[in-house]
Amino acid sequence: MAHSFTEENYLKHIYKLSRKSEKGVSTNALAERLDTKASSVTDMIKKLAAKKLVNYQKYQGVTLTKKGQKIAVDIIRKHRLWEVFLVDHLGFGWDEVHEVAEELEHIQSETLVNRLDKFLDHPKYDPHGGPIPDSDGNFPAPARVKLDELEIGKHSKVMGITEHSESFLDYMKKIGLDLGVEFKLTERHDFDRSVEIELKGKPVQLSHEVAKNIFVAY
Amino acid sequence: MAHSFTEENYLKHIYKLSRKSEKGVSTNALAERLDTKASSVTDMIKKLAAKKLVNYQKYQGVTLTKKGQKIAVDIIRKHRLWEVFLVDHLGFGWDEVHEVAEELEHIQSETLVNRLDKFLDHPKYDPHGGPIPDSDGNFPAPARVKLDELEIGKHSKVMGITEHSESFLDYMKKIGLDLGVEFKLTERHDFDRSVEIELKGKPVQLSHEVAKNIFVAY
DNA sequence: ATTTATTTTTAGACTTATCTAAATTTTAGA
DNA sequence: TCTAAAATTTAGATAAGTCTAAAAATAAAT
Repeated sequence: MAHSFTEENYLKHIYKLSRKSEKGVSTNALAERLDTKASSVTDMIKKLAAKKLVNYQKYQGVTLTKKGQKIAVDIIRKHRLWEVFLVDHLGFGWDEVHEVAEELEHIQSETLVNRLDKFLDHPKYDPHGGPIPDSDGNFPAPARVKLDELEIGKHSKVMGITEHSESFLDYMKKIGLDLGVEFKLTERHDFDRSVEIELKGKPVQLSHEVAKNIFVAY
Repeated sequence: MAHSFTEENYLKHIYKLSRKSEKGVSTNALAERLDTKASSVTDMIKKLAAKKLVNYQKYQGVTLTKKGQKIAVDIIRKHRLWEVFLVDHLGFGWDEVHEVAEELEHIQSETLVNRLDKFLDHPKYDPHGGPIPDSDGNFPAPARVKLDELEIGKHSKVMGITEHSESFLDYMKKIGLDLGVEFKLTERHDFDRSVEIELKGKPVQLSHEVAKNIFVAY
């Protein structure tokens, strides 16, 4: 009934990658994400397929089955609830909780998750703005939009990011784009889709690459 | 620098067993405690010895080195802090937290433990009455005594147990010896060292085997 | 003190998850 | 379409932790 730490990680990342690409997740994409080799991925995928957690046909990539999806969403739920706990109750910064949550998300106890959820007062978003699914696996509708889709002139607020690399978090911190920070979208340049925002009175230039990874209140 | 889940469990149980026996811990005792085979224990002990975490000579049992002891105490600290969290903040019963804490104790983050400790307001005892070491590994002096050592006629209070098996916990629950319950020691029978206590007005017989596993306030 | 029983260790094998290198399939290019 | 490049899979090997069965050492018992 219980799955290994490794299996759970594969399922979680297959889930996240299939959100982005619509198609089956490729072996190489998974290998890169999991920082492992393509051959290892093939092996594990076969194992997961044997357990009916993924759909798999040679050379065609993988998708999650209902069962696999349930597990993946459950892991994400746990990850995000723990992040809320770490930030709201233990005083961690929103940019320093990811690693610890990567460990906590694998703790096996449905009772624990549900009591944690209750203790936290059923939060809908994690400290990065990521939506937290309920115990049935349903995500809350996000009242948010990506910064590159916001209308010119709008006042808004940073609600989350979709890129969690160290370097991106550092960059965000450096330019002062902390979670919850308010700003105004002043300009959009069509030629490179970069945008300009007014942050604490000062103009800041953001490339489209950056803007599309930032969720803002709508 | 980090040690595996399995290594940590071995170290923890070597620590606990050596508290009881004074001598080096035997291979068989460890095997029984860890629910594994003696041959597996020998293998792992060699591995731990190679890492200088235990002192080991063939056929002579194991003891922890300073390094090994530090790790073991750290695990115990984490285990007990998490138990306090589960009981005091998530509403778990003191008899249903052990298993989950067995998982949580292996989460790797010094920052996390110390912030948890602070959040819990630096508790000295866990919900079973077990003393919680501080971050330097020092245990608080327990103001407690085993029930089989208490004087006749004394009023006291259940503060903890040293046996955590399912069956023992069930037995405790059944006879109403919950944590914090008050009672009076009425008699001790020298022939079998059993004791009689007065619990909520009723007399209850306890074998020495049971009495010696119960910590009471002194 | 010598045999018997118990404990502990060794030897060899198995499982999980990984790797490298080679083989195969798919995709893309000319 | 045929070939080259890229992606994927297979084959064989490795490391961690475990097991069974057999050998060796210690402890117990007559």
